[in-house]
Amino acid sequence: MNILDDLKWRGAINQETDHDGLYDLVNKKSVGLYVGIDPTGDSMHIGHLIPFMILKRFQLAGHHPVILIGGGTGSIGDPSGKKSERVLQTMDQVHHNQEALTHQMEKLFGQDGSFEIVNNYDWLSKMSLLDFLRDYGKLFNINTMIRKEIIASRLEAGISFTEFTYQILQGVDFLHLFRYNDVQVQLGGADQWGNITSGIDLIHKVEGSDAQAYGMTIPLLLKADGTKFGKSEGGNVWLDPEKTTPYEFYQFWLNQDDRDVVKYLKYFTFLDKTEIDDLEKKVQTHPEKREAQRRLAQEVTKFVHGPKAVESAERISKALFSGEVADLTTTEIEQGFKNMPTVNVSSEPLNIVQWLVDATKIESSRRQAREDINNGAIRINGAKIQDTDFEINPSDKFDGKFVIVRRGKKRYFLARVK
RNA sequence: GGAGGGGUAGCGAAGUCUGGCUAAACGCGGCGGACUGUAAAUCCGCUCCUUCGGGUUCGGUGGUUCGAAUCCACUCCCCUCCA
Repeated sequence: MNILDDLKWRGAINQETDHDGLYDLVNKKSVGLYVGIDPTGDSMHIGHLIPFMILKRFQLAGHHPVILIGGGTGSIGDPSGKKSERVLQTMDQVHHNQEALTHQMEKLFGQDGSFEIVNNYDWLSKMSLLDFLRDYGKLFNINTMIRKEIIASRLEAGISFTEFTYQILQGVDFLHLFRYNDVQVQLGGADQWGNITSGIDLIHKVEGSDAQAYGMTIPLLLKADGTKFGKSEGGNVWLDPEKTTPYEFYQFWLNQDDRDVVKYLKYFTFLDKTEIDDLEKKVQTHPEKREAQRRLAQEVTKFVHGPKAVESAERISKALFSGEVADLTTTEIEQGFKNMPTVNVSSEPLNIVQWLVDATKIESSRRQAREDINNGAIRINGAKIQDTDFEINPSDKFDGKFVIVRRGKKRYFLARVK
């Protein structure tokens, strides 16, 4: 299937500047395409991932991706999607962030040299103010700029000249990549439409109206309940395994709503139509098996963190949800419990009630601790404890490092033995 | 400064006139359990502490009384209206 037909089937096309022109171009040759990301943080989250997944599809279809890290634009701030002025980051922050993002991109796009990573700081920082005004400012019409949705929506509340200028810088980027990196297409989220067209207009003015430059945006992704995609209970879902562990990442995908899962399979996996259609049928006939969610979790986790992470995430999931945690390795415990409540305890054996209340503060009172124990709601290292006289020995499992406490069906606590 | 209303458990809210039967109704939230698809809904139990003898609570302090969330005095805070 043609890459654009495939994207259309996936529901991944929002707007294109010239559908037929783009179609011809992509069919004719290997095309250079770019997506930009500003280093506003030191990790992508899954919302950022969307346009890069599309870029990756082009890469797999034999085209040439260029990833632009906005070291220059990131020091200015894109007004897109913001209700108010951004706080400027220090150049140190920008520098740190761009290195971290570069590293993440290399993991996603491979090391085989079939793609490039560029940084717009390299050309934007060299430009003088007078060059900027004479070479580019002259080509941008204020009236056109103000009419762009992003700007128009900010006029009421106010916008600085700095952010207002952002679209020119992004236009300059596209022109630069068009000239020196053989890039003809820019991809981005729906909010990037205005910035993308700025670049195309600039290219047409400078390189002639027959210059072959195109833009395409990807629809804003919403959940079936109308809320924003990409947040979990703990906030953003990050690609950085330090911020969101592969286990948590896997769980995020596994827990998607039946109504959303097919859409996500189309967006976030490289499974083909046959496989996805098959999974869609399974959602309808056997939703309780959640095969689609499981496949989604496996595929996306594999893409971002690798096949070993999937295996490990599944082992942790199985252990945590069955309650049979005794066989987990200490590294898996570290990962699975990263964001669960953790306390430090001594290795001294102690009565279970005292331990739960005094040593770990897991229970708020002795009365409550006894009630939970009598109800069979307390498990220590996977074993149900129903005797309030039980003596716990914190160092008798997991190399003497951890005690896993489970209260009720799914609340876990981790005690680190000191 | 004057007139009124109010401060009760995590939150909301009864109880105050007619003192004891009130560790304090009820709702929400929270926590357990059943059911289930690691979903939604529903149902059941628990929800001040305790060495289970009892102990400490109703803005604060002091009083009346055998006994006070409930009556009295003073005091702090909040709201409404008047100036």
